[in-house]
Amino acid sequence: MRIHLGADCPLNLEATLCCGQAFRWKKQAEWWIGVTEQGPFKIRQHTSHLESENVSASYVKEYFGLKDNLPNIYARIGRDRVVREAIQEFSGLRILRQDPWECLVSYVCATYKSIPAIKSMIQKLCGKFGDETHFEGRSHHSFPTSTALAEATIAELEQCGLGYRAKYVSGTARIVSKGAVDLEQLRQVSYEQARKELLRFPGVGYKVADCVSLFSLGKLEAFPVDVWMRRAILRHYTRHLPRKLATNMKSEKSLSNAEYEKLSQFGRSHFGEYAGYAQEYLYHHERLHGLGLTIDQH
DNA sequence: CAAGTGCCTTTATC
DNA sequence: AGATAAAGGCACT
Repeated sequence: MRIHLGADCPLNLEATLCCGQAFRWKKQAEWWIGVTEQGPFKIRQHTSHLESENVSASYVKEYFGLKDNLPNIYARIGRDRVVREAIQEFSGLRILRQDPWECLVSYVCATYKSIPAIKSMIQKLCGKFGDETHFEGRSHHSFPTSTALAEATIAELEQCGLGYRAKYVSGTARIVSKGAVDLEQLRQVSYEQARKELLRFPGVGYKVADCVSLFSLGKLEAFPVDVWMRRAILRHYTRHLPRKLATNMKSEKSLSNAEYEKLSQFGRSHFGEYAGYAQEYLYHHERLHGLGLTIDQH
């Protein structure tokens, strides 16, 4: 399957898959191999087109956010020198449209964990509770269903390295498997409404709700603030913040909900309806140039 | 190589 | 409301 990428439709597949929105992609030679709700497939990028196998073109366009008009988005978020520099560095990076259920569980697991550790947890969860499929002679696992995780014991979940997150994943799985919340339906409602619904799940606070809103529900105004974004804001945007908030951020304490909301709202008001894109570019920019310099080696 | 630090935070408890 | 502590364990230095 070939998909043409014109000059008006840039894509950086490597950047999009490699650092931190989705945790299950692996590179083998030039191919990226992944398993989504569509099953296992592989994809690679040539200069001006995508080549994929075992997946439909329409799904690829949807999953990789190819319908997002990046040139327009860049024009809208390119409000200052810092974002414009980040856009230059990671040009073609796109926000994925992941399966909301997988995204929700992944980010519940992700709280207070490093990216390599998150990948390890998710891999174990899939190996233990996902369905086995075969693709090109290799074994793969689907992401576990909500029922599979609802039926798992806390001890089994802990064995996947979830620690105290095991009970949150279990609780969240029970709510979804009961049908009490329809995650797909959240794609149809506003960002505020979706976030409010997500906050009802155990283990989901503002940060996780924003990540799920952005990386799976297509709420492009969501502006998740993690430790890296906090550092990026502190480094480049303190003059846009109230004096008191800026001072508080310099301490190493974690953000209160009120502080989180102020930073996230700053993002939305400064960058507008595509603030989530600005967030992703700034996040990667900060990881690359920040002092903490720990780049993920998958 | 051991020990220390940090991690795409949330919840419980004051 | 707002501050504070506690919560796996893994990956990296």
